Amino acid sequence: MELKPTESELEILQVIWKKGECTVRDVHEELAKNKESGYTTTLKLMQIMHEKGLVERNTDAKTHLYKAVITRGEAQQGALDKIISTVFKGSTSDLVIQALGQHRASQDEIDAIKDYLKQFDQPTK
Amino acid sequence: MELKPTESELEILQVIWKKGECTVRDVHEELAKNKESGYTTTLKLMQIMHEKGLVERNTDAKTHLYKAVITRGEAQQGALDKIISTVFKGSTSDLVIQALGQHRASQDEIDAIKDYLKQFDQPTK
DNA sequence: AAATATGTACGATAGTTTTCGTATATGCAA
DNA sequence: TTGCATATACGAAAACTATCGTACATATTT
Repeated sequence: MELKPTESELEILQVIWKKGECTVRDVHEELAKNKESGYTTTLKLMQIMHEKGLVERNTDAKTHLYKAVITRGEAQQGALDKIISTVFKGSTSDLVIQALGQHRASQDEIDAIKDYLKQFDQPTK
Repeated sequence: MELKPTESELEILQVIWKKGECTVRDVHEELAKNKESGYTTTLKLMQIMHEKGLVERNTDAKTHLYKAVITRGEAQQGALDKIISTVFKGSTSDLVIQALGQHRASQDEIDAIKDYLKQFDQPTK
């Protein structure tokens, strides 16, 4: 039951997370902005995602409505777990520092992180 | 020319990054500690990695010596770029906070990150 | 020298993912 | 009602990944 989405499935999940409940056409048109592929390809992928339990769908109407079963947070966690173990030698701080170094976080982002870190301050301070 | 390593290729790269220049046997014995698979499987994968340009090799001697073409840092960056764009909506701080929240960084790791962040402090403070 | 160990090369297979063509049903407009 | 647009279902091909068997060359040991 612990299934991680493939690359293409993640692209589809992104659209669903952003828009909420979606038809196949909704998803396909969004994807078509960035890549070339047929409508039935998207349809088939979403059907497979349904078989895998990654999405639910409402088939009351002729045009089915899909929504995500796994949350973005779960997918984020899975993606992090994987790369921390495969390329960051298990070190979370290596990942954080690399992320901050190369991705040029904005000042707002850095402030958000600093705020977050405050909770780890020693109460004795 | 922008090729990202597969899962198995990353396992092999990890060994090479750790040990430096490696023979197929070096890599295979390291992998064998954690997983079961044949020697020729590792050999084949490393040959494919050579075709892809992920590793270089010295074939002067009978036993070839392989070394990584991409650095660990480049692989880390590639992995980060990918998940930041696919599951973190492009937000580095979302990634950092999620990483710190769920992975329970140790106090040392948190201190390392705080030190790192100091460089972003306003000089006017 | 013969047997054994160790190395590369490479084809074949199985599994997974991605892609699409075609069949078929249904709503809608002329 | 006839025809077109749009929908799902599904089989099958293409591409990629991972695994291994086998062939063959070259050292090393007895």
